[in-house]
Amino acid sequence: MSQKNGEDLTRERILDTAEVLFAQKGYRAVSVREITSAAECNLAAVNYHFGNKENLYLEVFRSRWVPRATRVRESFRKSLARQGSLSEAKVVRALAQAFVDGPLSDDERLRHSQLMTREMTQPTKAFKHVAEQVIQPFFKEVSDQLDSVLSNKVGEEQMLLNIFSIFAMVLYFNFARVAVSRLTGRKYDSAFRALLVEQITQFSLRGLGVEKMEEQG
Amino acid sequence: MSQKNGEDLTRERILDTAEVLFAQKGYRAVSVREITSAAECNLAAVNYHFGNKENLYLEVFRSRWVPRATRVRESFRKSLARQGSLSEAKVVRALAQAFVDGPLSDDERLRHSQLMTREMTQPTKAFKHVAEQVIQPFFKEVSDQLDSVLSNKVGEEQMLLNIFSIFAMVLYFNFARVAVSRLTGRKYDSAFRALLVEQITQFSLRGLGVEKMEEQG
DNA sequence: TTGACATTTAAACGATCGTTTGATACAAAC
DNA sequence: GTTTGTATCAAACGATCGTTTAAATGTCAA
Repeated sequence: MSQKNGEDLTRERILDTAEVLFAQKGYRAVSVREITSAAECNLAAVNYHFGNKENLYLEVFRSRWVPRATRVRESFRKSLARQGSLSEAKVVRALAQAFVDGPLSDDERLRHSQLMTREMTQPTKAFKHVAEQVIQPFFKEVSDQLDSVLSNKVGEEQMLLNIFSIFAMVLYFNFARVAVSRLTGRKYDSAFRALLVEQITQFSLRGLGVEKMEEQG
Repeated sequence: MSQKNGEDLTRERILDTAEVLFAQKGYRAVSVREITSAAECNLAAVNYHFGNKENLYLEVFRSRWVPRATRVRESFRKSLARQGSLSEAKVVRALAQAFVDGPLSDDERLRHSQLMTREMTQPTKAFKHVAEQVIQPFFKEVSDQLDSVLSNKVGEEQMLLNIFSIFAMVLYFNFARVAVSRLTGRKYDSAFRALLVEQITQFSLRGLGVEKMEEQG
């Protein structure tokens, strides 16, 4: 039997520790021995459960990264659903909040954007999966939401570039924590995260050409 | 003698090829054998000229990355000096242009932002040097330039967050080429780069709260 | 209790890693 | 011509890498 009480503990422990280590150090810098040692299991467990190291990496994206991205996306959706009538400000703030101050813990958020940044700078086999299953649909959703509330309509390409611009900030303020903390002299506590959400929201709203601001949601 | 005709060819070849490979694959994913093989020299040359692999990596930043960052910075400066009277639009466009369409070749630009992104996500010993010698002074310069022309004054922290926001786009549109190309369906040719400069400039100017736009410089 | 199957284990495999060695080639200094 | 010091070379070092093996252990059905 693959699992009796509904969970394969060793397999799950390997996935958890592997994700942390891959996010921190990158694929090549993490050895199978380091993973199995941290996961407190035998060296051969990785090859037994996942075939090889590369498959483990891909499985981390399938069973950890993608579900987490889905949580962020649903946080964004519910944030919008909570509002009665939508506006540019509400959509943008919901977006910034979902990524910078959303459902993820601080560690999760860091891991998440580290893995994503890694795949963006040097895509592996995981990228195609992530792009098609997560990024592209999400961008489409944000694009549609913004398009439905935006006062000054823009073309499809312009809309995409605008979303890129917003997304660039969201990603940057997550993965470049070290640099941001160093240069601002501020820790990444909840107060600073709230400030970053405000920064992304206001900067993006003006960037989108929204004239009148609304009060914070 | 360390060099007779004014240049140590092997040493320079190693630095060039090492930078390309480190940028493409990351530190751990590149072996000393791969470097020396591509640089067409003996395996022991790395240890002879740089002591060890880590020192070679640091020397790449000192003798390749930092000078290139300086070229970008001076491109920004000269672009400003070329203008008679400065304005928000001119400063922001000069900034975007220097990084996205500036003095670097396409390959150089990619390498440059790949190495930088790598150091930002997982800083090595090179980061301290880069932060103090390059990033911090440059941010200070941009901050001062913007402050001197900005119509609506803001506090120091707000200014820093704004520069982060602009810089996030600049960095993103460079390192996330693959994703951007894939989702927009456009190649990174000079026409698209010009469009990106325009996007960063306009989005940032509105983001900074500059009301009146000026025509392109 | 027995047989079948899933999982874990210790040990080893060959390959590759960064680094070191000692010999050799070559130039300028004496 | 001899010495001195730089640079390159093939070869090897021990360590670590991902992966495989075969035996041992655990678990449930028959």
